[in-house]
Amino acid sequence: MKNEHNISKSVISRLPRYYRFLGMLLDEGIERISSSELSDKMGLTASQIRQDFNHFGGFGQQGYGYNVAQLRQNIGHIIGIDHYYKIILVGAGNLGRAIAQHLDFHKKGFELDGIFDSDERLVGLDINNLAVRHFSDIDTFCKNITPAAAILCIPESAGKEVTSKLIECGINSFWNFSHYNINEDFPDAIVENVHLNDSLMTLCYNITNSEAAK
Amino acid sequence: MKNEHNISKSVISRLPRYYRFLGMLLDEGIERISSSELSDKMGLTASQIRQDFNHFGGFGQQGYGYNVAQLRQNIGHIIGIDHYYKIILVGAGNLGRAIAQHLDFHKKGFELDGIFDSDERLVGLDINNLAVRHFSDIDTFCKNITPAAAILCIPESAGKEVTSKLIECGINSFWNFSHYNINEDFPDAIVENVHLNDSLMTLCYNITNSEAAK
DNA sequence: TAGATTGTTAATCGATTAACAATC
DNA sequence: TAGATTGTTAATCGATTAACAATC
Repeated sequence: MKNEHNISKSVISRLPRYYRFLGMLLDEGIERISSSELSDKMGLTASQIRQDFNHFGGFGQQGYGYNVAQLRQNIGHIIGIDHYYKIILVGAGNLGRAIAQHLDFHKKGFELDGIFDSDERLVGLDINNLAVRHFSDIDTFCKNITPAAAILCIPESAGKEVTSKLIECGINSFWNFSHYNINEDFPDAIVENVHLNDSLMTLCYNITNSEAAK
Repeated sequence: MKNEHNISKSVISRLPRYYRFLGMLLDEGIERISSSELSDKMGLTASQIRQDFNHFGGFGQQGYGYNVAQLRQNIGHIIGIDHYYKIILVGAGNLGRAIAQHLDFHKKGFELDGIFDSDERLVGLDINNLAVRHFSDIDTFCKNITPAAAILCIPESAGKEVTSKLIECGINSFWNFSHYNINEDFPDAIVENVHLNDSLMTLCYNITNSEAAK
């Protein structure tokens, strides 16, 4: 397998989807698939699929196609699904709690190890068998555990202070649900943003625009 | 203002961000801004900003720049922020409840009018002053209210049945948190997907890849 | 009027699609 | 060997960036 870097964001963003579809095919007992069959199912072009996979080296065989199980494993390995990176949640409000409860971290390459909040009233609360800790305990916690990543479900106003503290503790990767722009202050941090507000407004645009088109 | 259609997805996805930044500038009491000042703040190029705005017609003035309040209002209007589309939530699990409580729908162009679930035990539960209704009441409800959109916080397996029912009730726009591919079955539906699982796996890829680069 | 900055056209860059030779 | 389908190169398409004339 090639160990290429500089893979474009567009390609990377398709990897989880490939992984998911291949899992479904596997569940259906399908052993092999061609790029054109897969393209039909996923709504992509066969060309794009072959291009995407070849960024990481050849996973297929001419005249045969791709072995579903093998391909899925390869993509999983590229993503790093088997690392189970230690991750903590910072901000145990509505959204934070739901994220902790709703997602199957173990299947997505992570292990949720701690939940923090700065609201005394939430400290001790049990979420998925993890007791909420006060954010002031973060130093002590990180000396023992050293998480790789943090989920930020905090208000934008707390963004800089909290992130700065976490980076100090050795955490460099962030799943960011706030509007705080991490990379502006910390250009080296690895950041995946989820901007729900923007997403909702995009839906609004599309409704407005489709009505205007009538 | 031009009433252009066929605006590219890339441009549309930047509109909420423009709107947000302009709101911040307004709060800071800034009256006018040039494309190059705005590009500095937002991490875009001045060229892109001018191109983006000009898809919708000229909002600026040569030699002056853009009036912040005016520009913000124009973009808000393009998005349709002032429509307050009626929206319902389907699926009152952890994630659904958090979405209902966490977001300020009114500021994003919507009004949350109903919450539905098919789990009897959740019926009657109060979330943000809305009592959860059983999904079997959806017909009756929609005859009175006619929502424009639905938030889907349901398992993928329920996707087709639920969506089909909602479309039957006249709902054509979806904020979709499930992995169910709405447009495959209903190509005309307006869909905004939020795939948290894929987002988390993308973070995983970026961590794995940055480590490999060391 | 001179300076600033837009609106818009042209150039560049990157991603997607098409084509086909290599090969299982 | 013949058929199928990949891996890969070339063509196309679209989005971003640069340049500059228009104009406030």
